[in-house]
Amino acid sequence: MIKPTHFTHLAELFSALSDPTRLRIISTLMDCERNVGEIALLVELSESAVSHQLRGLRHMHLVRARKSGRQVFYSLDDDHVARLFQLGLDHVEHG
Amino acid sequence: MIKPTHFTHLAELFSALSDPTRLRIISTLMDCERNVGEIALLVELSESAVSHQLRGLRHMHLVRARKSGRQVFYSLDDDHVARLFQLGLDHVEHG
DNA sequence: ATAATATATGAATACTTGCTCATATATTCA
DNA sequence: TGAATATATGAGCAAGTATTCATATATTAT
Repeated sequence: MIKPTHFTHLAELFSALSDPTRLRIISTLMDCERNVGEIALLVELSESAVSHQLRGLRHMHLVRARKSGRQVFYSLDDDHVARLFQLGLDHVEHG
Repeated sequence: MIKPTHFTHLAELFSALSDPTRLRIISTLMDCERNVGEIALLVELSESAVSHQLRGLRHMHLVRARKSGRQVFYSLDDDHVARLFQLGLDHVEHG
């Protein structure tokens, strides 16, 4: 049986993936880690907006931060993220 | 490469899974189909609220409707749904 | 120290979302 | 036909969200 709190946490997890911007951010991290400025360039959004989103993703343990000098490099936190992304993409592509 | 529209569609898919109520609805359909009234009882919500949510889930092809007399039986549309649910649960449980 | 760079954060705002309530449609039964 | 049942839908509202702008913190270089 599924615990009541699990539904909440599961919803929060999927919420973290429920926005095109965040998905684009995640997709920039599929192969390698990147710093905030790089990500902002790639997704064509302000660094502030990206930083706000990264905060949420970090909080949900979808990405991990590594500080190096004055830059912060982000990477996917575990393989569940990439797998969820890919499984969702399968559904979208040949659904 | 991932098409720009795919990010939108993927976000819509995860949005459909981003609410505890909808996840609870989906979990009632894991093993068998159920009609709206049944689902409403199980998730302890009004039939109207459930019907509204089912509309969205149907629209996203996460559930399928089968009409029988004056009842409408819902079931999961394809196995991606259950797999996404389970993969998400894995992340939540031992993340 | 001061300036410059990289990121983070708080407040404000426009937009979205989930519910309730009232009402509409569809099907069965008398 | 008319009443009862099952579901669907539209409007409206309260709560949540994504962005922008201004500002704060942290690190490096001069």
